[in-house]
Amino acid sequence: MNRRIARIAVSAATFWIDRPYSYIVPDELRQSVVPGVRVTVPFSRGNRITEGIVLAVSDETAGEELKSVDRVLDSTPVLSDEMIKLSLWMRERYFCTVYDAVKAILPAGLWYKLSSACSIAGDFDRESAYEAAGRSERQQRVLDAVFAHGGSCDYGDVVAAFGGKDPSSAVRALTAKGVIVTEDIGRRRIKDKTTSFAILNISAEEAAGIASAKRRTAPSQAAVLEFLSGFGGASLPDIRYFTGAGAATVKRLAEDELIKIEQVEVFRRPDYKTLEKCDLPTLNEAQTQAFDGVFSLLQSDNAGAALLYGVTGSGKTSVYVRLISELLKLGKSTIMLVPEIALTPQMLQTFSSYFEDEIAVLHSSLSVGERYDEWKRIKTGRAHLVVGTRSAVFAPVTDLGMIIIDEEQEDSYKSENSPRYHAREVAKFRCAFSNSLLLLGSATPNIETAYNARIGRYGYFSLPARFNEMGLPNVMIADMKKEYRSGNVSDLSSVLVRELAVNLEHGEQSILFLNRRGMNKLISCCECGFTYRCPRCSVNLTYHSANSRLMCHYCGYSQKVDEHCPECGGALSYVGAGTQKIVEELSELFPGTEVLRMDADTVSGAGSHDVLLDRFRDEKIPIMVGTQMVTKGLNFPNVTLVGVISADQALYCGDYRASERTFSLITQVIGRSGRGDAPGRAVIQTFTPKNEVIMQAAAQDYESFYRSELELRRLQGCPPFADLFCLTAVGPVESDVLRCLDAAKHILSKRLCESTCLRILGPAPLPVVRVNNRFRYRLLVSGKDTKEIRKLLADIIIYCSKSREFKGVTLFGDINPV
DNA sequence: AGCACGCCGACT
DNA sequence: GTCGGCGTGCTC
Repeated sequence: MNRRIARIAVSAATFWIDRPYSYIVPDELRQSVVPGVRVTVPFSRGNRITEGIVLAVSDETAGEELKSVDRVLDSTPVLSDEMIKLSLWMRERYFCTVYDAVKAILPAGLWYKLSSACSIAGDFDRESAYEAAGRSERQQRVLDAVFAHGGSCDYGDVVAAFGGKDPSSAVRALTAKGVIVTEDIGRRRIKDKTTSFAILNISAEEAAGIASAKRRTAPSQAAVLEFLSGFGGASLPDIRYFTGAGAATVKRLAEDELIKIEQVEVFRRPDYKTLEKCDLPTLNEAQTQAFDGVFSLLQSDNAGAALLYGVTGSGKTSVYVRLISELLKLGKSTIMLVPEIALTPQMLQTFSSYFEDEIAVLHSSLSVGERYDEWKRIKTGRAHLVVGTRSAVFAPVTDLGMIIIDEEQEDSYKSENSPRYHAREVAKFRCAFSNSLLLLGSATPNIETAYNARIGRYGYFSLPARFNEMGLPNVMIADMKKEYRSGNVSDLSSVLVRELAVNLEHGEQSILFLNRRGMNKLISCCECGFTYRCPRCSVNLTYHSANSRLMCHYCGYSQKVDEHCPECGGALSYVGAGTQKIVEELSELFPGTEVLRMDADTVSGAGSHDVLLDRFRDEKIPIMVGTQMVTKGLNFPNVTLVGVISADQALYCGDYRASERTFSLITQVIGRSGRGDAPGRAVIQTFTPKNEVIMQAAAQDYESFYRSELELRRLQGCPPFADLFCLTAVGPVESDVLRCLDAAKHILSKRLCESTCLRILGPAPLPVVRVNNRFRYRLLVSGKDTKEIRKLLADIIIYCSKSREFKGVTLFGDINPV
């Protein structure tokens, strides 16, 4: 007897039991169970209904007993063959389950919410139900909950009524008695949006004829018919808008069978500023050379990857535009990734002026519906250019030709939650699969990328830096240690203050950059130095002006501020860390001068970022103080001075990529200065003026930075010479967490002794050891990324998760963490 | 992780 | 005796 078997990855599986499970495909589902569709299947001893995705189907002659597929959730595959392979690859590389990967790949609008509904069986009334429950308190409580919701409710409501206790055994008992029935339902939050569309049921000529006949008797009907005879069809809102006809008119025409009303799918489109369609940009000599080089790679059988090296303003975008346009002519699609869409609205505008409706935009501030609809436009081949952030790398384009990653060194391309994928790696996989080109653009490439370009593994093209024509900004380094010794305890060096004064006098603008993230205020006691600590995490609480409470960044704990110090009763003061403190210092130094602050506090909603920047430009506000966000892709001709308040901040945090990040950041900041015709100046404040990275960044010397950093990486066994694997253990008992990592280290060192290139560091605490009363430590393993080492790490994660010795400790794996 | 099965104490 | 508590082991 032949039977059809589906291999299915289920969502209920955890990492250590995640494998393709075989299910029988019932005959009536043979047509619909194909690779890439989602299904529901019974799983585990309780046959709990769980979601899964079909990886493959095959026919077998009998065999062991298997369960059957329950229902099919998709009418067409949501994952292509390529994406199925990608999710399997992600499981292996990022230590996640296949279904975790699938969830990262698919837009949230497509996810199903599975739940079971509990209702009282038809042949039971209130009295007989309670009678059947007998004396069991738990069963009575289940009935209480179900009846409280009118005889039928979600299983979740029952759980809620039990206040944390597990009601499953009571529910089962009642189900066995036939008192209640449970039904599994899958619901999608997002529906396909449709609109009513009217088309002529008769020829255009006929319609025009009837229209003129009806002009007297039924002018609205005539108007609609005339309108439709010109266009053939239109949506009802459009008809109403252009003819003024009401719903009754349309209904009447439909009843007379002069027109037909159909439901057609419409797409929720994100709105962004668009410009008129315009001609493609003309390329200068260097751009043409880069374009030709990349394009010849695109046409070769083995496209691979290429680096386009060029500072901001050197015209990388024009090269991208021409390449995309050539690919469109060949019927091929492009995915273009940017670090943060909100910071590059002008790039979207530019692209829309060239490619109009061919563009789909994907980023996190879209609504779930918009995201889902853009995804559908891409999948159905309506859009061939995708512009988006990290997750857009999963866009289901038809016939992929190229993936561009702009500013490829940015950390935002690495996902911070599981699966912790890096968009560059995923892009590399996709390009290799479809033989398309991965184009990486940057002014300060990631060391690995630069290395690959130098050794010829990647194509390498460069655009000359703009300072060939403009002159390098005049960079001054302020020694903050010296300032401190000579009595200046403020955040602003004398050099910076002097230069600011010069700019104010000349009516030119300045930008001050603070290299720090959390921009919130600390509260401390003036007398005893007391600060508020989070009771669950090893961090201080910070004051949030939005809700005027003390908050913890890590676990969300909040409390109100006391009037006096809870320790000694002394006065409490706000330590205005960050931008606000700088603003205060500036207003003391330059009274009456307007200062614009840009940080997490002042930039909250979508768009407020734009508003601030527009104000800065249009109102010519003399000084802007901001965090990371001021560094990205801005262009203000009147800015002739930039200051880096604390260049060291990112440098000494123990991360192997700290230098790289600092170099990139300083380079970008300096690039903000002097983009008009006035030459720029930059002041870099540091406590370590002799630091090589800072000097190299000040000189805008990527070449020598690359050489020294590469040497360091070679010595430390870091990328590109080896990969860093990270095992993070989290748990409520500190000693258990450490014991678990010690065991992991022991296994590793025993199993890895033969491969000499490996080093194990740790266990070491994470920068914040305790979060939500759970301790976090990690082990770093440096070694060449091979199947064997990944297998070994996966085995260790599985071993520690299963072993009751480390109960309560969770182990996570990550590769090249940021 | 869930969830069922199994074995043991408390109460009718 | 049965109900429900918690420990153990498996998931096509």
